[in-house]
Amino acid sequence: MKSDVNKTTRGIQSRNREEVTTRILVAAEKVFAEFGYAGASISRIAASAGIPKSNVVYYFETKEALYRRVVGEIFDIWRAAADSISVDNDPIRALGEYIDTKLDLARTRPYGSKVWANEIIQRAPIVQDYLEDELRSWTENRITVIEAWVQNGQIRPISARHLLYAIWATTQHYADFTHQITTLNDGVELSDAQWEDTKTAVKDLLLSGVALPGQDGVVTDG
Amino acid sequence: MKSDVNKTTRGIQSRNREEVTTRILVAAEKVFAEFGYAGASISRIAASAGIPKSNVVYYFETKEALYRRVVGEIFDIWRAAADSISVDNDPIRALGEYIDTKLDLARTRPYGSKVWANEIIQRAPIVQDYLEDELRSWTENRITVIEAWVQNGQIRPISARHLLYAIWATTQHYADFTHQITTLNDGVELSDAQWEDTKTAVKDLLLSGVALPGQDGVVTDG
DNA sequence: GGTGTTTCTGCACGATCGGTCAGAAAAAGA
DNA sequence: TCTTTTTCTGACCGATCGTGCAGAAACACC
Repeated sequence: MKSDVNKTTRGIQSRNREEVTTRILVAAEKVFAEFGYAGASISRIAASAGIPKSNVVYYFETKEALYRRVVGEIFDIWRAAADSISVDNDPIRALGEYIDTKLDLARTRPYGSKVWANEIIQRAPIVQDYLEDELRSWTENRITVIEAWVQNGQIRPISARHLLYAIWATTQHYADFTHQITTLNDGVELSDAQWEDTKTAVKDLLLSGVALPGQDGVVTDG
Repeated sequence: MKSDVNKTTRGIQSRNREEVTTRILVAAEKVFAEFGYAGASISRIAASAGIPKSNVVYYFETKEALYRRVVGEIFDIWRAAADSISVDNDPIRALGEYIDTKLDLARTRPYGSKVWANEIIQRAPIVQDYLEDELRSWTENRITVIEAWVQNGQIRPISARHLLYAIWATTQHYADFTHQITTLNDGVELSDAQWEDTKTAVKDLLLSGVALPGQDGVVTDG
């Protein structure tokens, strides 16, 4: 109502607001990941964002509200990553794309994955409603698709649910356990080539058991 | 020196000491898993163990020392679980046993797995020396074994390192993400039968791509 | 200019934290 | 029984936590 009286000035004001909130969200994702919910103090998030503590509270009224925003973002991103899992798509290609996308996210958004892992490990004290309202139905839909592929004889009769869990576990492992993987890589972060090797290896390992005997193209890129 | 003057009374005293320390360690493993390192207060651990806070500090001088003991335990248990990975053993059988054992541990010691996950997610601020001193050489040894199997033509030429990571990721997923899995199981914990199904499905998914074409017995029990 | 709104910040609060310490209680040794 | 050692506990300290709040600063609109 009042907000469209003057679009120009409002636009500038909104851009500032959005800019600051984005800075806070980026800082919060990192700090929540590195210190856990309890260990992530508002003052540490504020310091990471380069603003006073009170300003963080001004934009996100409570620590919990800020945390929910952070968790909600990674949840939405992960959901979109599974768009390829659809009955009309070729199973091996679709699952390969899903693994590729998840591994790209493991590299580009590792903090989000870590925040999610922490939240689930602690039994989702804050986002349990996400799990029950959205994750549950979303998961069942994907399982239905995979089971349809099995029914159509397009893939081997594997357990759709455990395949999904295995993909989640393996792809997120490269985000959540980055530090362990780096340590086992002589303390050096994975190179571009090593990330490509990872994609190939994960698809090979997980999809060889899914593809029909004699079927090729498991690890080829689309 | 002085401690073996009287073995009988010393024995009784030691048994009490061991009893209390065990109670503390059990409580600490659970509380560290459920609240993270920062969120796990000494008083909460003490309450869970049913003793005063001061008594926890008496046996484990600092919170960090107690935490190191907890992490060290799960680390040792996991190491022993991989004894089957030896050049002289049949690869598929050995890897299957490893997966079975890891999944049994996921069910019986889920808190230890969660504490480890939390520590790695937060970049091992306290047990980094474990990673560099013990995990690194241990891992390289296991990779050498798997690569020998490949050289001997006993399994397909997969990436030993990524296979190991996939096994870790998948088996530990059933411990660390128990709450998510339970929620997706209509809020009910996995039954005995469902855990058996899990073992079969995980071995099928991960080892089908490892076994030579036409090789059977991937999911059969030893 | 003046006025109202939004943005920002320093300060203060009750609560909880990890850890110290003196001393009680219990057990062991003589 | 008396002494010494070990085990246990409540009270306390300085630091940090999340959050409330009054007011300053910046901005938008007339």
